Amino acid sequence: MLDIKLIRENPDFVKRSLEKRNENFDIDGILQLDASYRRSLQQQEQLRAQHKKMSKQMSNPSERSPELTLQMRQMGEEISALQEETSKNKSDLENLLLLLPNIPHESVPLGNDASGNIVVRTWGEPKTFAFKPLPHWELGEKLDIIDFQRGVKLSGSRFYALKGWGAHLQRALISFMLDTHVIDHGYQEIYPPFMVKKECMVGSGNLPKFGDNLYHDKEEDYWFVPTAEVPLTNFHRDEILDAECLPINYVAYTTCFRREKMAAGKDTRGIKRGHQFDKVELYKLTNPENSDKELEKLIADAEDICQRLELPYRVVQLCTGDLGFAACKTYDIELWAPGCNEWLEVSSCSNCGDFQARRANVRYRSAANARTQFVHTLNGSGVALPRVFIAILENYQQADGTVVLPEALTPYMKARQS
RNA sequence: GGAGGGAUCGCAUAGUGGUCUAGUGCGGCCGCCUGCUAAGCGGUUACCCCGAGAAAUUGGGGUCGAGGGUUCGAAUCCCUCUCCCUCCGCCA
Repeated sequence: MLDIKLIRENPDFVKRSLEKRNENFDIDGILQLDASYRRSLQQQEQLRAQHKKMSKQMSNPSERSPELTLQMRQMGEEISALQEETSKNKSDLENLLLLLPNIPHESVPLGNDASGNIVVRTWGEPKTFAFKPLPHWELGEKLDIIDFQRGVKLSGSRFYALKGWGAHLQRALISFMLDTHVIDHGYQEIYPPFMVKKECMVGSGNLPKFGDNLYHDKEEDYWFVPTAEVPLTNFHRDEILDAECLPINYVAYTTCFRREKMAAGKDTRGIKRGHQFDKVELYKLTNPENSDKELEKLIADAEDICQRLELPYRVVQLCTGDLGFAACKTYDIELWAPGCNEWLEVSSCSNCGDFQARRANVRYRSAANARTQFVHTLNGSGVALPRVFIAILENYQQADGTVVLPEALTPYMKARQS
């Protein structure tokens, strides 16, 4: 959420900034609503102050009279009418503010859509093959490690099952990534709930705008997490953190659930885009001064996973038109997949500034007597399982159809013979 | 799922319709004192919103788990919900 004071004081800056996203928003409407909210609030508070004084007077029995009582009752009615108006204005305003995306960081390149993204670096050389490399769906079936048919039998399209060492490889990757981030990168491991309350989805920015892409248990009003970013954003909701504990670095493995309504018909082949997938997520809470620096560390930690797995990749900086709703700056990591012949997004690392912290009300105090401030939050995949799985199969495939695993995984594949 | 108990300013507790501008203790912070990481003394100690101010600051309003209600007036009475604890039932 954007700071209403920023909109109030610098409406032109906000308008210009949001236009960079290639979308239009009614900032003037927000300003009008804000003005009437404050007007009704002030009226209400003035009346309330008067009412309070008279009430104090009345605490003395000798001051009481039927006339005064009557007058105060009328006043009370006026106050509650004003109160109703005020809270309606407030919630209308809030509802509009919740629909505004974050302001792009000044360092983000301008662009209307994904075509404006910039490759900032590449690592490794795409492998060359003496044979025609197969796509992972063929490899997966030949090796009998991905079962598409039974996944569909159980749950319908966009579901699959991993079998035998396919399942084992996924488990090994999860352990490998968690260990690397915990032991070598200094993150604290969290195992969060996979279902959360509505407020959490609002806090992270998934609601109210993107409910279409979420699974929801209507009976109990539980929302299934589309990423661990959601519970991690809300982990410290309504808390005031000590400055000394920042930055906080969390890593969480979760399954992620996405309806993929917006991507209907896209990427239907293979395991690239399913309704359920696993992911190891990195998350940081920092003070505002350090968030730019922490974003660079975050992307480096995610890249390290790809490097240890010796998978060639490129880092892409998203342009203003391709930024996610909550992000002010984002880098993606894309792995090269020689079988399906495309770059696969395995990580998206974003600085969200105070956008989510304001929604989730996560603050910190910089010094003992200082005012509270919102923290900055950052998130990044470290990394998404199905796509790194694809990249491993396709990059490490041999002429005979077998796959030789990267060395980094050897300690994690103890049941390899099975 | 059933029955009971509870939720107060970091922690612990007081408060059962107006004197609560929420008291007290502990902890924290600041200062003083003291020949030692003790004791003592004084002060301070929540958060949000609106207004004034360049700012330090300052005027007002709100918040006693959340939301509603009764009342001139609610931490206190009533209703609903959430969470925690105890017991019973069921269950990985």
